[in-house]
Amino acid sequence: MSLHNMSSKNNLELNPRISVDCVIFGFDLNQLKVLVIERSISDSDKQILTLPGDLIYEAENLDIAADRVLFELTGLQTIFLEQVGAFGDTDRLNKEADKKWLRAVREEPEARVITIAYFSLVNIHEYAPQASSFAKSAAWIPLNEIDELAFDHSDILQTALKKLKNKIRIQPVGFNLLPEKFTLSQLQKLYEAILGRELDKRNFRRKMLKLQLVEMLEERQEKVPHKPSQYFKFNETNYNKLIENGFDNFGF
Amino acid sequence: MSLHNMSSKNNLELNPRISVDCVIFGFDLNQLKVLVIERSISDSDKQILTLPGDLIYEAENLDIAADRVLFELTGLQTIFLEQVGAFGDTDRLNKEADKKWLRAVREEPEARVITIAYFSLVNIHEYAPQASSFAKSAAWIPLNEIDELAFDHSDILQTALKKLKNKIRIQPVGFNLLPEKFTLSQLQKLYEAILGRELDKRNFRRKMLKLQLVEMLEERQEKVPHKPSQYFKFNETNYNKLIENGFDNFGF
DNA sequence: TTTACAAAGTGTCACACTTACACTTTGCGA
DNA sequence: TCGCAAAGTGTAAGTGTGACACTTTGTAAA
Repeated sequence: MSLHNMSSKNNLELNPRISVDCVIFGFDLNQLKVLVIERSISDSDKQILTLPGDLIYEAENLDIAADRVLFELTGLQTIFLEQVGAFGDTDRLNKEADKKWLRAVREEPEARVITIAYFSLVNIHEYAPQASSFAKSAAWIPLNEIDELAFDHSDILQTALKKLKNKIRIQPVGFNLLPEKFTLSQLQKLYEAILGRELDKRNFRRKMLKLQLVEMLEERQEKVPHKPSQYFKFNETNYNKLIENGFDNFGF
Repeated sequence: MSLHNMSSKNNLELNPRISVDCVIFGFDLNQLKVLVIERSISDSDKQILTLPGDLIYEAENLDIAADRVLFELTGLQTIFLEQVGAFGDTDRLNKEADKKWLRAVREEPEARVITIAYFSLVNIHEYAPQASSFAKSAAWIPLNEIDELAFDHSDILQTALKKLKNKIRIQPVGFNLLPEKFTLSQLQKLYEAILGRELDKRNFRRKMLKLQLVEMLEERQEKVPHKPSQYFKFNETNYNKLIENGFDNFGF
């Protein structure tokens, strides 16, 4: 917390031309969700959904700015955060509804702003809504229910999703999206949600166990109206090793 | 050509805070090279090597700006060009030698500039040096001979290289780096240069042929003091198909 | 207490791809 | 014609993938 306050207090000057936007993925054990902000210009207008983001400070590194946005919104820190890329088309803020909103909140509403997008994976149950200005109106929306976002944010979301899909084929994913103990079915559902297709249960288990990515715990589910499943946790050592090396041999 | 002139003529105002930098890879049938600019402040100072780059114009999209830099430098157009990401650390222009150079050429030498990096793959033999201001001092330097670049350009280069290494495992690469007809040994050398390790000749051939990425031509080498090799060309249809779909099954 | 339910958990076989490995062929030039 | 230097070629073992169906187990309802 202090880290974030400091980095903004040290130089209060905003850079009106550069922003960061964050695609924050969460998983509620059933579906993949994205944290979006609902912004209304006035009561009569319909709401605009945007990705959380902010202008950066003049003295602030890009990564730190993204950290700050994530923290102000979720209370989460030192979380996985990876750059998606820069989005800077000259017409990216030119939709009429978007301009209206910008005129209401920005000092230089007509300025060309280039945004650096980041994506992050958070455990939806550790998410603690913050009292920051935009956090009030934050909402987790299932990925497939998001049909329109302001500005070029749909484009950013799609690009981030593509990146996540690629990532999951090369590196383990899940540490940040699942609770500490979870069942293999839950892990499988996460993979299915990200990849957008069903996987074979037996093959999935075989692969996860062979990689030694997960470890079986003593504990098992209780009070479920069917055979209770074992809980697993990630094997942190192997997980990090696989993050380093990736787990595909890639044909060469 | 006209495209590029137009996009800059339409709005001559520079954005002094945003630049693009390009990592331009070329392959001379033996090693991977990068096109760098040699900039000297004065005769007495030692040269600084930088990646080619420029401030963007206020009315110019990022991709177009990168195209422009590439074109002004190499005369090449509609070439593979992919964003690497944004680099914007606050201290990225703070090395003393770099500041000296910036004071000599920039209107706002102290400004914080965020750069968007791109990388591109060009056929080194189609490269036609241009008469543009910085093209005079451009040079192809073998990747492993580059030890220091100005600003954060070493960082950018390493990131671009990592991206290229990942790319080559998922998509075919070479169309832009090799002449129209080439031998399989040359293609293999390219892969080895990018991956930074040796590959088995038989396995490499088998894979390339099975993917139907290349087609054998009638023609073969002449006047080489050893068994002449067949020439091959890329099968454009399959090449593009593989660009679309990638060629790894990734375990799921 | 028995039964129905719902999800967990488990094994095998065919196939494809990867890896490791060494000798023969060919054309040129000395 | 002999030597050289790089091209070109096949196989066998091992490993991962993909497809596929039945049994187990605890709870809850009858």
